[in-house]
Amino acid sequence: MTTLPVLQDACCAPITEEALTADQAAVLSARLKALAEPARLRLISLLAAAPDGERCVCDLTAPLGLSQPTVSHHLGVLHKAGLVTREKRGTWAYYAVVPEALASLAAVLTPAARS
Amino acid sequence: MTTLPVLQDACCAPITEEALTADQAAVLSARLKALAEPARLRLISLLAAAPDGERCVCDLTAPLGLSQPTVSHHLGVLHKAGLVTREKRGTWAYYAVVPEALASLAAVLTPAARS
DNA sequence: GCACTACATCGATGGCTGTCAATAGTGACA
DNA sequence: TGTCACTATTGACAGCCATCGATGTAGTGC
Repeated sequence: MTTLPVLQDACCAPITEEALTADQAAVLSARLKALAEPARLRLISLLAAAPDGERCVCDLTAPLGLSQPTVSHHLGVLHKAGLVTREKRGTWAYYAVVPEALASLAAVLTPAARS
Repeated sequence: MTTLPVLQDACCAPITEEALTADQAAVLSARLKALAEPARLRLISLLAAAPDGERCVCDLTAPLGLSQPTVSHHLGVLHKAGLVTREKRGTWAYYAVVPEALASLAAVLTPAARS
């Protein structure tokens, strides 16, 4: 299983610029789906709010009130979408957000500057 | 059935600012889910790319290759999420994007300005 | 080696959702 | 009034997915 089924860089011009092709829509949709879950949104915000910008899985299960397998699953989805990075240090796995990935998504959603 | 189950304005600070509550995450998730579908992304871009910024349902089924009920369903989802407006003129229903809604989503995703 | 901890994976399950055919509602027009 | 065109709703079905318990894997320390 590869770790980057979804490309990191922008897939297309801002969504309001010109009509999306089916392929572009599929790529964008895959990234947004990775984000469009309450648990994953909270995970992202928890990671970003951490002092060092990273956290291990064991620190994330309690605030979410979800089981460890479920949290691990959500982090895997975010990782495959390129929204977070994973670094194993000893027994722990530390996750951190990829700000550029979020910025890229935001850029696609930003409407073209109109009066 | 109300037309605005999802509020129009921003639900929270940028996602990377501070940890989301469960409620905030649910609201944000609902809006992102409305967007995270290839068909709906293409609908949004088709609407935005229209000369007048609006289009009737009959003009949208062909480019998407979906049946009329399905397109109507997707437009309904976007409408309930506050991402598009609907205006019935005679027999036709004209849909248009709400730029502010997209901008609000983009703002939440935009990482806090960091060096 | 053995026990313990942290994390990932597997299998199952219940709920959600995208899709269509069929149907209903509504405005236009003769 | 009757007919036609456009749109929304309903019902049904298939596929996806969030969740959990159980299990596997790997690192740590005794």
